[in-house]
Amino acid sequence: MNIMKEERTSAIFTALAHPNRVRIVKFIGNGVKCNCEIAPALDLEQSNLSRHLKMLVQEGILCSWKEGLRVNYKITDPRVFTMLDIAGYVAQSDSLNRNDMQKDLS
Amino acid sequence: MNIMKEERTSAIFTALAHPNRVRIVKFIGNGVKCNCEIAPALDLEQSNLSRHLKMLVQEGILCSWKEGLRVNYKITDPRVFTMLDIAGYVAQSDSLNRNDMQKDLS
DNA sequence: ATGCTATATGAGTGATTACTCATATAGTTT
DNA sequence: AAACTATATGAGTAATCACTCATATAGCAT
Repeated sequence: MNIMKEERTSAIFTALAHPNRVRIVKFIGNGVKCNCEIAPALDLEQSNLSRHLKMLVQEGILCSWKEGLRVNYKITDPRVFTMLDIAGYVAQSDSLNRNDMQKDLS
Repeated sequence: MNIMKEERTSAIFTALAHPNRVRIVKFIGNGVKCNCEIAPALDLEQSNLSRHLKMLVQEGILCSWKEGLRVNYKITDPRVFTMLDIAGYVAQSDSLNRNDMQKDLS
């Protein structure tokens, strides 16, 4: 029961656990974008982008609605940007503290 | 070049993209815990937990140090809790309904 | 109706993941 | 030294993922 809460929480992180999905969220920003605007801007193949967007919608990061032929997307909760900011900060300070010499010597 | 930034950012989310790793981070909280304390508390097999912890350390979520036989872990940056809080909130409001689909103002 | 555009999805593939068991390593105690 | 404890890791497996190609669906436009 409480473990289900962590499953839902980790699913949010899973939704953001791909560089292209991070790029998509950043590209949409505070605006509204459709698939056909995102694909060329981020150089993503149509069906691939469609699946990334589906995942982000399913996890509630994005919401979407049809408008003629297009499907528009916007950020559901702007606090995702706070998550992105913190993750970016942690990632940066981590790469500063890391020394790459621990890698392979095989 | 900038895509590498998103790769590092998404790697942070990947580190949190598993319910057991979320549980681990929450269990450590603001304290200090070792493998042998976490394993029974969260009912995780030793080698499995060891790998989860390794991942969290590699991504900079946790830092660790040896103390005798044990390896202690603590949270590197308390802002991960902010990420957990936001993810938990987004997960919850998502599991409720997405009733209000507002039209665009593009 | 036909054709065109935007998006979704089935199927296949190669890569990665989480897990377990067995074993290895490191530090402690006697 | 041997015995014991805590952690790490190699190997194997089943499941999931990201991607692409081809096709399907949906909504325009003519």
